[in-house]
Amino acid sequence: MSQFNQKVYELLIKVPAGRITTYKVIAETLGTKAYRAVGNALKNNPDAPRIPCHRVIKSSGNIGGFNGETNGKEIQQKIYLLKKEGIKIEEGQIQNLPDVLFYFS
DNA sequence: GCGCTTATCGCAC
DNA sequence: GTGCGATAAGCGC
Repeated sequence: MSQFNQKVYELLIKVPAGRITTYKVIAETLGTKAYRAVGNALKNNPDAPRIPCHRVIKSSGNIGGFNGETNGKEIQQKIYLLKKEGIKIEEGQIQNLPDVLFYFS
């Protein structure tokens, strides 16, 4: 666990409700291009309820590989909640990505 | 639009 | 030291 992972968690925690972010944004915010490392940080996930991995998506606007592989129902429930927040998701694909995408300005 | 290649970080072997 | 993994961007087709 290095500062990289630590940063990823902190950034994720900063993400407000009803908002999501992408691996690209996180990596860029950290000043690196190790997008995959971000995914690793999330899969490590030392604070599951604190680290909303389901809020982290790919730059393409579609959910990552954790969707359906973790618990299916659980992740879908979270997605449903996000949809209620205003995020439009369909089959793991973000419809209004630019509207809900959160950048760590 | 799809597939292959390169870059990059952390972790396991 | 090498390879793999929740990816991304570039290049060719």
